[in-house]
Amino acid sequence: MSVRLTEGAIEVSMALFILINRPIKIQNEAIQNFKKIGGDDLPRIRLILSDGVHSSASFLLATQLNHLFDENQLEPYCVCLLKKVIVNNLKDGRYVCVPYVLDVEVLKLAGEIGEKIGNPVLYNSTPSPSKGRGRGFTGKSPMKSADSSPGSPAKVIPISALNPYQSKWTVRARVTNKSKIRTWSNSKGEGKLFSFEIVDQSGEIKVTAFNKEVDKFYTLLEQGKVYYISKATLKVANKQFNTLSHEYEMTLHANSSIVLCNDSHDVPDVHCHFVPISELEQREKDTILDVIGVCKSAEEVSRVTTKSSREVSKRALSLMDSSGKVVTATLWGEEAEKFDGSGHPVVAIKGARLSDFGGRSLSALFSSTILVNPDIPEAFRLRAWFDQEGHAVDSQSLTEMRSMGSGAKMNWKTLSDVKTEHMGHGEKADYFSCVATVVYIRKENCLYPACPSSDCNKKVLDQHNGLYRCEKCDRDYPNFEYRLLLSANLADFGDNQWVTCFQETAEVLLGHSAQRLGRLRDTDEEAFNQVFQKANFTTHIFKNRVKLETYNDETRVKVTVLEILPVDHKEYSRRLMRNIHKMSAST
DNA sequence: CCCCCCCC
Repeated sequence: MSVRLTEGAIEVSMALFILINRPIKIQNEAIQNFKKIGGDDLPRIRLILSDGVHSSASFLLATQLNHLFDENQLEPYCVCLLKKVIVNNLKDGRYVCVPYVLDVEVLKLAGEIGEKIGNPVLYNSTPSPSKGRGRGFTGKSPMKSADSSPGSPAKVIPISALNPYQSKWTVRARVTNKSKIRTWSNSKGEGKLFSFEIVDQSGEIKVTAFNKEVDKFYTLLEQGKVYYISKATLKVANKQFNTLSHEYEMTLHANSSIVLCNDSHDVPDVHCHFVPISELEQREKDTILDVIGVCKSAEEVSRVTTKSSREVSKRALSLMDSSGKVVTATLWGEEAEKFDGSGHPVVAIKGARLSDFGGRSLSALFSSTILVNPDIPEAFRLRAWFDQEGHAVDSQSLTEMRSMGSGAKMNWKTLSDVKTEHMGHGEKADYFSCVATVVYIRKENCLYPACPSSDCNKKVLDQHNGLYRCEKCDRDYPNFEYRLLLSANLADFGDNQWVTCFQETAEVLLGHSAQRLGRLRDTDEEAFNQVFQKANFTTHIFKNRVKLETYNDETRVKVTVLEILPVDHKEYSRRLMRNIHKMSAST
């Protein structure tokens, strides 16, 4: 054995290798994958080479060198100098990195060496980002790997190491997020399925079971328990629907094995990659991500009707993390109904969808996991932060509920459009924006004494004993707060419309707080009147909600002002000109 | 082999 091979050289050219097995001739359909290189239908010769340290069965011989094979020069244990090797990523349903031998010289014939050199192990390069799903070399190893001996159980590997190119493996993992059984029916057929996720120390992966496997495994698998899972199919994860970090996903088949593991203390419950709330603005819309925050506030649960006329419960939460940023996250269905936001719980949402509604907001999906006060370090840290300082932080929300910011999302209408288009006559309210001038504001009854408890706003009754009664709260209070409920008449160039402004919009319109106006009315009538005079004939952008309302058997359109914004005069002029053109065209 | 993911 006088030859010294080029050890560790599998990824370079001009290197010495030993052929350690008979070359394999690839014919017929298998060639299809390699056509790109040669552009012909000649057989391809696959070489099983070793550099003394590693072996690989994925070298292909350029077809112009096929004669070396035909002439029996490439016999086991011949030593080859690879003079020129190129590496192509070939698409054969997956990406595989295949060194293609363009020039080779047989330095020592098989008979001169006669045995393997060194003790090479199968070369298995890690994927590189530039090569997509490339996994380095593939093919049957001449070396027996530890997991391939017949009869012995396949060894437990980490979930992160799962890939489609190995068949014998077992993972030991905890079941999370087990779905209900769903059925489908489409042009390709029908069936049923359920899916779940499994997690171990290394990572997580989605698993799906169809039809017979549903019957076999659905009741066996319990959420939270740990199982040995083996003999399932791995395929590239569809990131459009798969929220997990794993590159692949698993499908159970007839031979799949799932066995309960009782000793499971070392297997984690969950695997999250939390994105700080402050980073959500930089993330792309529709990304599915994990988020954790303290629930600063939560809406009451409400029922909404979807576009497909299904009714569903919804509840929006305001989540804040230690960046001081807040985002609105919406829960649906059962999750919305059972959520309890009292005591500012820490809420983690695994697999929430990032939406651009109101800037940035989040929505839970069917596949999301909602964790309330989870037993994870991130949650403990947030709890401590919120209790010590976070509760007092002047937080900033990424979800702007009040303003669309730009004109792009405005549903611009003139006041006559609102009537001619019968806006608000449908099942649901309509929303529109207009530029209009205030031509009248009713002073009478614009202020009322309201319940001082937060978010009640109901009118209180003066008990004339220093107490004010709120029927809604069923309580007497020693004080009240003034609130505004303003009727105003708006006009644009073609029409006019009565609208209602509640507290916030009325304060904007009048330029004073309800409290101050209440005091003014009680103490300085002249100043109070001036406020209304000043507001009259001012022009603004009004964002409105319009809906039919029945009051005393009379049905009429009610327009509620949701927001008042200053007029961009350039934009206003443009719109005015457009409307004038429209008017003159229609007459 | 599914892939529904909702509302303003």
